[in-house]
Amino acid sequence: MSNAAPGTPAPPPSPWDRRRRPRAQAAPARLPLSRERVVEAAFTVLDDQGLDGLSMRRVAAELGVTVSALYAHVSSKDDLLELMYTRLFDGFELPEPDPKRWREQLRDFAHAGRRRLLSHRDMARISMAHVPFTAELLPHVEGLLAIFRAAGLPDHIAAEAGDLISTYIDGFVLEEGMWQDRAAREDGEEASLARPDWHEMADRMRDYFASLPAEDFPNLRALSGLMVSGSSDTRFDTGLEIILRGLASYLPDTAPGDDAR
Amino acid sequence: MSNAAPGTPAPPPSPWDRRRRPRAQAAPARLPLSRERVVEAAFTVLDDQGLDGLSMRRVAAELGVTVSALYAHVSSKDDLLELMYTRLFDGFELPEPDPKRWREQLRDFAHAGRRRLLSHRDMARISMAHVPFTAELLPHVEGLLAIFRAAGLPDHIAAEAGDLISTYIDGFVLEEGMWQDRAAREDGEEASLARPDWHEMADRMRDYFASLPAEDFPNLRALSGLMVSGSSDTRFDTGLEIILRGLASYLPDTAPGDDAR
DNA sequence: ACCTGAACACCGTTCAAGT
DNA sequence: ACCTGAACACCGTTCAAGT
Repeated sequence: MSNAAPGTPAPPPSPWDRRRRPRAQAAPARLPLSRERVVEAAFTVLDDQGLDGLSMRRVAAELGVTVSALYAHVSSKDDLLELMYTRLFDGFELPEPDPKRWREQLRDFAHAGRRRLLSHRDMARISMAHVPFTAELLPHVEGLLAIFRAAGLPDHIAAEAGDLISTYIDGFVLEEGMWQDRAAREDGEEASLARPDWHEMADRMRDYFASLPAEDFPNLRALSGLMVSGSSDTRFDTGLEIILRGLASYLPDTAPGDDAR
Repeated sequence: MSNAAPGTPAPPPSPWDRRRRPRAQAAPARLPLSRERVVEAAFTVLDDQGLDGLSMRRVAAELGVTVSALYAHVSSKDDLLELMYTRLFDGFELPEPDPKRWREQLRDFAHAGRRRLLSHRDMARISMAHVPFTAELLPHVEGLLAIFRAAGLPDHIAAEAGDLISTYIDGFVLEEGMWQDRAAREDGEEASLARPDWHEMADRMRDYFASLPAEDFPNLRALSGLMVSGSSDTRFDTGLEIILRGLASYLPDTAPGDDAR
């Protein structure tokens, strides 16, 4: 379907497809393959085609090389995906715990995490598929635990909180992506060289809820505006705040004026 | 690999493989295909082989039928997966909202949801891949919203809370499954006809954490016992309670003695 | 009406062979 | 040392043909 004749560029199918780089002249110096270059090419394919379109053969094509050549540098497709996952969080640093600012530090963490996940298409799906205890990611877990414990949370809460927040971030971004995909799919390939158009979709969704029978879905109808409109940034913050308040409730001093937001 | 000669049954590879029913005599009355029977067979294959092993061809084989025959009853593999997803929650009812018992009602909801997800292998992965606004699932969303609003939560919180809890449930069960898979994979196919052995894995995990350098991972080491041991039931409840307390913090009356648990 | 057989356009992975 | 070519054992989906 996307296998048009060479030299027939298709319109960009996704917001990640920032000007499809020309296939042929992509490898100018014929520099040798490497783990790093394979991962790089995989990200390019991911952004172009999405996770379902990410195949070893396409990565090889992106590099102007045979499929089997890849297996000298990555041991399997799963290995490649794990490489991408850990590379996504390269240089992701957690701050020294500051007990007075633990909420703010967690908000920063969540925002930075979401930003990274949003930086490549379907990245949340890849992230969800990996338990975060690979060696490279352990410092992040450690950093989160440090913040929780410095804040004064009981150990059994601290032990659970990292997973809770990380799952929230992954899950939220995953859903964001699903909405975009669904919008893109419904538009067909027709006139939609416009990116998924993040606003028109919210309207369609609201219309959908509004069309439901009032006697069966009174609450869904009443909240349709809130559930779908509002920037997803503020929706993300709302959910995050619920979690942070829940954590705060386990603090010895239930600081009264500390109402957040 | 699992294509042994007919009549050479392999040892059960998963806890779901409760006594692999014999292939040949499976279709006694030669009753005609139907949407329902296709979904049924798909669940069998899922439990045997996991989501990665769930192919249209295997579903067809399970039914003693050609692949192409399936397409008269389901329009695609995605269609089949969505059918499985909605069927999983068949008969899932939400109670009439009782403002005094909203926490308990949500705990029941979460437990019932987790139980359903655990009833078939990799079901959380399938659930995660579906945004819960398919027509069949809308009553659940409505029922959740009803509970939140009856409890007195502000609308913008109620609108977010359903997603938050559902994502938590999916994410938690997803991770449970990943630990089991990892344990099963590390055991190789060797002597492990014993099911993943949910306890030995916790030990291995704790050993892993304990082996980390103490100066770099003091908190991870200190909490290793809590992060991995303890039944996953109580870990599930802990995370859930954090969310419920967060929600409760938005109630007008911050009921003082209402400390839950 | 319901299913089969064969084909098409893909997959991930392996491995002997080339340079 | 690094890559190619060909093969193997799979995929999802379509469609003419059989009964």
